[in-house]
Amino acid sequence: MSTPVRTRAARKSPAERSAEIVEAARLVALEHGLAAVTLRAIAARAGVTPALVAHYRPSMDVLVAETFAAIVAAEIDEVADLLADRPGPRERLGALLDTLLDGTRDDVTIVWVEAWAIGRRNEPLAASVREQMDAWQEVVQDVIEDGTARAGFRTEDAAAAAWQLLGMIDGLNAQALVRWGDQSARGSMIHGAVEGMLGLERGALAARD
Amino acid sequence: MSTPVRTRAARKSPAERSAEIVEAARLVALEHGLAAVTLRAIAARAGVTPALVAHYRPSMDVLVAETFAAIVAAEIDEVADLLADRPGPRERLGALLDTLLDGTRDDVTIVWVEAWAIGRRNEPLAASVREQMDAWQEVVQDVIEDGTARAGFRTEDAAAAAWQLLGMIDGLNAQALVRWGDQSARGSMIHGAVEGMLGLERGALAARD
DNA sequence: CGATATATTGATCATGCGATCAATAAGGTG
DNA sequence: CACCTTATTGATCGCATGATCAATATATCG
Repeated sequence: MSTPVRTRAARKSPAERSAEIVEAARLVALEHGLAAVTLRAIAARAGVTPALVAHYRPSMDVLVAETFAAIVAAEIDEVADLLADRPGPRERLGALLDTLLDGTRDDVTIVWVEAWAIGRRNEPLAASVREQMDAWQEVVQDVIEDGTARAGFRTEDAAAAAWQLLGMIDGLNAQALVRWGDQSARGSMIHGAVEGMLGLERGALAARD
Repeated sequence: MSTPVRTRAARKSPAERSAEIVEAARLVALEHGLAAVTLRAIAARAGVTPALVAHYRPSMDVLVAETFAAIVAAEIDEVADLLADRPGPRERLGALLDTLLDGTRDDVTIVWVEAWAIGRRNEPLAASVREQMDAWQEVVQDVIEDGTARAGFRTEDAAAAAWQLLGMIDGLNAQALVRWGDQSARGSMIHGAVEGMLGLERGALAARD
């Protein structure tokens, strides 16, 4: 019962098998973290031998980097879509904060934290991390620039403000990952902080929908 | 030249040798990160065989956890001492932010980030991380409570505010670790953010010494 | 100065990792 | 239906990790 029989995997087209491996890697990363994305774990998940995984993805470092990129890119797209619905910059910024700090994406947060750590010994992953950080920063910077133009945000450096904001969010999420107990308050004071950072009056970012 | 001759280590008292091993672990962690704290790396650093390290510290997980705790506890003491010199809560809080975000402690930041990641698979380390987070939180909360009593800080939950503040700092530092280029702006806007969070007027936390 | 307690070591084990490659078997094609 | 391309596998390598233990060498004490 504990050891499922190993039956030979059905022969599939390279494109299909390759996609299955990518998907298996994604699921392993979300369920057990980026450190668990190993040749053998992916193979087990995909119902295939480690040798086949190695055949399709000759470098594990690269596969880990791609897996990280896929997970984060999907998150960015998802949040960007959500923001598009909001009427103005204040609502978008408020929604961005509330969404990223609502505690429903801890699996992605784990991936981020592990990427920072593992990236120190996996150069392709480090490059992916930089890319995805830039992508996130662009999304946030756009909101802030829109806000300075149309909604009274005050900052002399929208790019720096975007970095600060992302740093705060990442830190709060990473912290909540480890902290037991009252997780509820994860983002309870971030609105005030960001309002202060961008020269907005208190409550300017409160949800209005 | 590349392989230093292995001469037998001089016989020392258990207390002394044990202390040397602890110190070797600390240095390895600061120089190469917590992931590099291995039996063999510590042994090489201490000029001793891996078996001896294992003899004195039967569990590597525990040694890694202790190493993390020692490094962070030293940092907390150091910063707490520095804060004690400041005249009031505003100066203390400003100094806290400036000190922790001045970019001179990246070695410790690496240890933090790796501890978050490795702690997911090393329970003693996870416990150490929680302890040290609590210790940091206590330091920050004390400053904030002092500020609400004497310096016009406004918050209904000093404990939550302390957590938020630490999360922000950790996130900004972790981010700076990975980001290339303009590291200078790491904490450029944190004063405004914290002022907003604590209901202070702009510039309240500026350095005055 | 010799005996003894014990600090230190070398050898070795089990495990998990990425990677390689000849051998095998399955599916599409003629 | 038989062939042949190639997807898949099993076996194995080299390396790194933590851990164990009998053997060895040394400092100290009587």
